[in-house]
Amino acid sequence: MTGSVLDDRKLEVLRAIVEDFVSTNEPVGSKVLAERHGLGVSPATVRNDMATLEDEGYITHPHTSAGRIPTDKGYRLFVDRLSTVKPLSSPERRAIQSFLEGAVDLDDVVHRSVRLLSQLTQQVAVVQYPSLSRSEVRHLEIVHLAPTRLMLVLITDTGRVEQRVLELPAVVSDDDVSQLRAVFGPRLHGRRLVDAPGALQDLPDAAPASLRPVLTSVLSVVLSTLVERPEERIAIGGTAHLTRHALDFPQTLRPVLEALEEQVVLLKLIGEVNDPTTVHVKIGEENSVEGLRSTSVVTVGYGISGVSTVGGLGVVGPTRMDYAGNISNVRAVARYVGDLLAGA
Amino acid sequence: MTGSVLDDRKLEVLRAIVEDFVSTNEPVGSKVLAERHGLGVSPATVRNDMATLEDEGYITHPHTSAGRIPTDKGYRLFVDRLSTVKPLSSPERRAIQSFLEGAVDLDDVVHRSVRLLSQLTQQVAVVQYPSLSRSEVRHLEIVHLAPTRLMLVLITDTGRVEQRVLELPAVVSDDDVSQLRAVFGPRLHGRRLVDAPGALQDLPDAAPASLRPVLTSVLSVVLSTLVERPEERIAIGGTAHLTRHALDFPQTLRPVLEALEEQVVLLKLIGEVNDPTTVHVKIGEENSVEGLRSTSVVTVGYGISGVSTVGGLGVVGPTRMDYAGNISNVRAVARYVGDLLAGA
DNA sequence: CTTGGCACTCCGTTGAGGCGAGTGCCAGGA
DNA sequence: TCCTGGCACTCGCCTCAACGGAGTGCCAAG
Repeated sequence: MTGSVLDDRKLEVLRAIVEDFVSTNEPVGSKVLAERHGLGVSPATVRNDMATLEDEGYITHPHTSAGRIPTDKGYRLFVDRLSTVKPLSSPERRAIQSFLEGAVDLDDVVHRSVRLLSQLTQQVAVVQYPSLSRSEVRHLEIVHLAPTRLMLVLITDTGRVEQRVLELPAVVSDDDVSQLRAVFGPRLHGRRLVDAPGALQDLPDAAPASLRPVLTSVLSVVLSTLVERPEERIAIGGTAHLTRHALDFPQTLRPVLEALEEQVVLLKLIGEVNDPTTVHVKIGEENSVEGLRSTSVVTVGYGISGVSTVGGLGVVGPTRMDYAGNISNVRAVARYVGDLLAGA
Repeated sequence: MTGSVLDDRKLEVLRAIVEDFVSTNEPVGSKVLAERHGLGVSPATVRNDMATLEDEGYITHPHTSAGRIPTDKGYRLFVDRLSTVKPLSSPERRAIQSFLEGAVDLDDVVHRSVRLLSQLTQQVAVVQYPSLSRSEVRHLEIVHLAPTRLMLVLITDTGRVEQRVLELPAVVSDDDVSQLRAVFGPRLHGRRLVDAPGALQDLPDAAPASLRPVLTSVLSVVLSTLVERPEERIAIGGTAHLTRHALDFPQTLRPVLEALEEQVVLLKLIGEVNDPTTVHVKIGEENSVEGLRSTSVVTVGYGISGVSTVGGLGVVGPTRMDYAGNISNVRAVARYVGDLLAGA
């Protein structure tokens, strides 16, 4: 249907409108459009096309005598069919590489990524830590802090380190703790946390009776706080960039900032990503989060060598954003982060 | 000198100006001042006092025919001599307690504190993680990840867990690693990290020759990345509150947001705190950080039962803030956090 | 289907005028 | 010496009207 109404030139007009508006932040009129974009037709013709585009809901105008601006639907069409992949410039590549390679631990990787991404895109950047449950266990250390107190330290192949302190019902000896280590270690090592329940199922039966109470305590902590309710973490940065686009936000950026402060919201944002190879773009009203209805969100999953997704990252900015550029940058950073974690 | 010029009533006028301006955000004139604050004198008298206060630099007016607003110097005097301690309301006390008591680990404590503080004060809240170097070592775990790769996991009494992966020049056995543990453990346990160099000084000599290469590697990592360059971490929240006070900021809140994104800046802010019992207030131009010249910063150190300071926390807001309230809240939260960490 | 022409709409700016809040100063009174 | 009422003055803010300009929609001709 749209195919019949929107011929090639009309699409070209839409593209020109989007590109112009993104770069100038001013409603674009028929005259400059016809002149600057080599469409080879007169302003009047462009006006006719614009009328059609407006009828179809791809563009609108703020007031009668202003130029046109894209609607969310217009941006959507642009992103899906009109924007061409923008290869990264070599300075950008180098920036990514040199920025990330100095990282010393996971926190560092994440924070550097956030910073990098927000600098490259000039937008707010969001990076999820590798999901605990989808990571593989590299080591589970059990530390004997006090007679009745243990600390579990879980280390994953993605570099996450998670600790839990637990109070025991009775005193345990160092020997008991050693045995615990011997029991848990081999069963968890190399397993993904989501698969842990199965691997640990037979534990209470297999262990000596004396160990059973403490083992049960530890087991329940592992299962309840690490497997069932794994702590998802997220880092965010570049919120100052929002003020640069202050004009793009209806009234204030308050709701946007508020939304961005909610871990839950951010996780939702990023969690909707499944496929590590595809970049997802949510435009304006498409966003399920109330406060972000005036923004667009570009996200992608990242994973070890592109096989499995362990986390996600992306940027948040005004709908009037450089989609092509942001998509490229987000994808590139995700790939580097994945590689980095794989090598760690 | 100021004592001679500023008699009690003038101080009272200043206090009234500050309180009125803080609550209404409008320059306050002599008329409403005389009426609403029970000064017992006429507007004309108040005007004379205001003229003096202005000569002395405590207040100013935006334009000729506007009311007066306090200057940084005026706020300073207010904070130092005029504001009365505002005891927390019992709902506030309860809020603090219930908000913090559910915390399960250090990250949780810090994040909850940030959130709590920003909600209580309606300002941007900043909370420093307990400083690594000023915490006591509770445990140093050495994990044998691979033949030539170790992970050090340092656990402090304040709940911080720091890990470092290190690559060894040669293969080590599990036995070697056990020995390492036995060597490091007792020397570090209960010591503050700043005192570590002394405690570890004799290590290379005391250890068996076979262990020496790996021991040196581990030692250098401990000393260089944990003791000399300890990672300071900081959490921040409530930036959305800045938009509420948008009018208070000269042009945009850009520079403020930018400053707040700089870890270094925040650390500087909070690091200037020494005394865990005194709340520090930096007003406007007093701030050494460029971008925060239009804000006031209220900080305090927190520590285990008030003895030693292990970190700091505070709020950042417009100079036009409720100093008394913020000071109370900051102090209260710091005390609770300190207690919480002591009990952990 | 495209194009030039043309009337029309409506936003944003600009400048004048009036209003009002607040001041500074002064002269009189306690 | 300090306080007070009175009064002229300043100056920012609001409103309103006029203007210019950008851009549109429509129409008739090519």
